[in-house]
Amino acid sequence: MRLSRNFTRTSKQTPADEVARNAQLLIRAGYVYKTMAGVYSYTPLGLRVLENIKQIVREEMNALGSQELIMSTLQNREIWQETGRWSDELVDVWFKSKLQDGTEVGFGWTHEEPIVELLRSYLKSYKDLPISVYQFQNKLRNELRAKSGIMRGREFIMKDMYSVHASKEDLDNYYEQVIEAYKRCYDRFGIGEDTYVTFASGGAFTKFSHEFQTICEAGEDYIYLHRGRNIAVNEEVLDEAVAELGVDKSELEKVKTAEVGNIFNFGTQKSEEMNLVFTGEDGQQHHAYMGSYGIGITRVMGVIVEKFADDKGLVWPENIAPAKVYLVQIGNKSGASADDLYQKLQKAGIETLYDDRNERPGMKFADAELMGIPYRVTVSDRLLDDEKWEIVSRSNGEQCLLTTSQLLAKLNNHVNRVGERR
RNA sequence: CGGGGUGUGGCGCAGUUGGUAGCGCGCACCGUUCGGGACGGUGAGGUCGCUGGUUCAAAUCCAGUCACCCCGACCA
Repeated sequence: MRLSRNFTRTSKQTPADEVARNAQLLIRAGYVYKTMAGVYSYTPLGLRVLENIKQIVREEMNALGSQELIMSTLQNREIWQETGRWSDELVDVWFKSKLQDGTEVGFGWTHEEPIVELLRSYLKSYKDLPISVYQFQNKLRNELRAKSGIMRGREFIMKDMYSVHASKEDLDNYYEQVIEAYKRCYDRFGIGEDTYVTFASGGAFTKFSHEFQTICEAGEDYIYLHRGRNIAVNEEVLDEAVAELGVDKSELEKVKTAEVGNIFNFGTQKSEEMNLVFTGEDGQQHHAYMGSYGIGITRVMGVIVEKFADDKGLVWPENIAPAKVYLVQIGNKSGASADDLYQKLQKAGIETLYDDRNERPGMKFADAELMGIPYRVTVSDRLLDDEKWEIVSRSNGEQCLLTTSQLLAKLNNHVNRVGERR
């Protein structure tokens, strides 16, 4: 994309109504626009990041044999009454409204009940199982207080997946596969090193649910880590988990984290509440086993900002950056060379933000850094003689001069790595 | 929801004991600049969150209301 055509703009000034670093930087760099407290819109730049995160998740969920669908935001009251969770006392984040004829509807804060309702209309036989479906959906939650920028809003994007199985063994097995798939997601996001599978509350069928917690100062959780045994426990279930796992509390290290995923093994609890049954080999009706698996897409984006940003601005890991290259053109003679390089980068499939604006170098460099694009490539008059362009890494500052073909080769390597499975 | 704070051009802010609004950034145009957010000149842009009240006169005082932020509580 040519930046001269980009309608968002960067700002030197930090928005006064944001304290969260992720929101400050994303707004300054033009990735998000604040609609109201806890509600953000994503501009083309921000959307690219979201789509990159989603694509990684999509690939990993598809590899698990899960099928993508998308459910409605408006939800039916009756379905929720089956489990008692229409109640505002039980669920305090409901947004509700009424149709013109007075019918009450809810706005989806999760889709557990609706998905069971959907699946039970199709599920008949053990031969239909297992089933796994997922979606990327905007969740609406009427939080009393929004905070932490895009990390905890009233409207956010979540990947939620649901699996249904004929037996406990099959569910347990799948559950383990999901854990591995989630780890691959976080690896590919660039936060795998600091993300831990954590025992947490919220278990229904099982004693604990599992959270994926990423070490992050801006997080809201504390977990206790046993690095040697690779065990992590959320503070909220510390005592129970320590007892269960036979760990010595004194060996645990307390770390501040942000939750980036949460998975639940429901067993047959959900299907009993909502009568999700199938005919088994024995000809009898059986309750299905269910699991549910979430990744907060927008929160992951926020966590990545918090973890990698520096005093100059955003720093995106290559896999999720809105572009691989920020191409800076400087001087009044090198325009044609920069145009040419831009064309070649595009032909090579290397996403590039081309700063073709008539601005001074300092501003272009500052914007390249603020926007956090992994590689800044500079084409300037002083480089014309040798036809070698400067490439600088945003994350570590390494720089060198390369010819066009060397540049394409180097960047292509990186591009190829993106889709690679670990 | 309890406590605290803030609303003034697009953004960040100032505005004294009430007298009819200003600065920086940004924006437009001209000129000089051009490898780290340039400089000079000219110009556009605000019913001071909203409603009501006090007053000859309200950004300023009073009441109500809305929005935003922070701390706490809450958080499948």
